[in-house]
Amino acid sequence: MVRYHKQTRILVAIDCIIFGFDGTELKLLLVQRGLEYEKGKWSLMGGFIQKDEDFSRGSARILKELTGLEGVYMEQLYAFGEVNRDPIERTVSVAYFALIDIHQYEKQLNEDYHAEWFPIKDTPKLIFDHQQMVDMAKEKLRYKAAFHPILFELLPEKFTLPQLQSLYEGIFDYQFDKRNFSRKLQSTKLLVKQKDKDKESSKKGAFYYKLDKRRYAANFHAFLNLIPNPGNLK
Amino acid sequence: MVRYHKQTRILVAIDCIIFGFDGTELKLLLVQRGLEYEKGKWSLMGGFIQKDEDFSRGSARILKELTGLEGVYMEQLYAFGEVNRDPIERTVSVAYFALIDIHQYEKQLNEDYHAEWFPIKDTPKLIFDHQQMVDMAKEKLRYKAAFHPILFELLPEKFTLPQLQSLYEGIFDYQFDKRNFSRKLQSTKLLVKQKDKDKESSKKGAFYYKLDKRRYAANFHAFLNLIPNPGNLK
DNA sequence: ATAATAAGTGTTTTTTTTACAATTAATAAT
DNA sequence: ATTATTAATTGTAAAAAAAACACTTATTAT
Repeated sequence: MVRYHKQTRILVAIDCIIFGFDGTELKLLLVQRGLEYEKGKWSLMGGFIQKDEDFSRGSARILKELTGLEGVYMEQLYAFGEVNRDPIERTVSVAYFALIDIHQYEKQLNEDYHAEWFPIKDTPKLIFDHQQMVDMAKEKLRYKAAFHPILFELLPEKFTLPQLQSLYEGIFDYQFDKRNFSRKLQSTKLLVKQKDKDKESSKKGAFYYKLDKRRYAANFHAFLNLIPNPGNLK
Repeated sequence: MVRYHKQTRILVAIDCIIFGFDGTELKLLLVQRGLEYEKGKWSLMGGFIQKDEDFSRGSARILKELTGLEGVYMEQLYAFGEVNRDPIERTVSVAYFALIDIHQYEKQLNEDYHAEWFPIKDTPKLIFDHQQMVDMAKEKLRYKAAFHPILFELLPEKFTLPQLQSLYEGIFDYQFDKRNFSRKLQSTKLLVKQKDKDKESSKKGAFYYKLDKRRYAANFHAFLNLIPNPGNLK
């Protein structure tokens, strides 16, 4: 087989940033590093890409191996290429991120795995450049959320308006007006009201909604000024 | 030196997507591939990352080597990791892109290099997955242009409002209303009117403007609905 | 002097966004 | 059974932004 000559071949890693939402708070999933050097320190879920594996397969495999999570839709965040970002050996890392419904994956994420959810505002020190990765992912989540009515595939199947608002408030660390928030979402016509209610969080109960997937697919790129004064975003 | 064991090391390439604007039309810079296999075919400017080189140095070096261009600010687009994207040998490619003022770099891009500008709407067939890269870069350019008042570092030093409008019209392939476009831009207070005019394109001449860099830096993330009905974007 | 060309500019209407508070449904306590 | 409690739900008016629309102006060439 022909190959390119005299070129440097480099380790390529994938790191997964998994945000979770439990209906109230935004959290970050972390594991304790298994490899030598910094072993035991908190870290994103990471591993090396294999010979015949592309990024999406690789990221799915790594997430599965380290947390048990399957079927999580991840999106590419950024490729990190600093020469000394991994002190053991030069490694390029392609970071992937997702936002999932914590409850939906509760069972998969069992005791066998040493993965833990941390409140996004109270995370431990991370190895290498992982904090930088998390910060960038938060920024990207905000950016997307600011202009897209729904956080993509990232929502639970069924959700209430107060939950959705909490999610946005978690992401933006800001309080929104209930009436205006609701009106803007309804105006997208992407929400289908269900007949049942979530009674967990109030006596009255809040109606569930589902995403109208047909409309959403047809309207993937619909922009919406969901938060007031987006110009105030950092 | 310690290394990670039993892991696959892979070639990492950088490919550069350079859009250019000549005051009228949006163009794409291409070169004829120098390496064997598909030699002579049109291609993005690409090369392998070297041992002690990070992405930004690497992309600058590759662009310089193949086109003579220096000092171009590029931004990371996406990492492409399909297993067989390069038929010679597995290669991961990190794509970088930029939008530059064609006239400003005219001298650097001389006959020594076999780089050519193509109208964005009339580009030749490209090797590998380079067309996919270009398409994604166009999409990202649109996304940025839709919400950011000025195309970042991507503008010529001095520009006229009609030129800027042409640029946006090129990017969006859509005609805007002069009055509304002008009013929206002026409302950002980021433009400083100059005393001289560009007399190239009309008898009356159009006043030059410069970007207020102080304000821009302070306001980097300001969002602005610069195009009508952004929801109509694909 | 006049014609030709593209730049520059204002107003009205419509739509969107914002600010703001009372009512309702369900349950728990008395 | 009544009442208290809690959080969900809903409307309106004022302000701001966006969109639609066409004439005037500066300059050069004829």
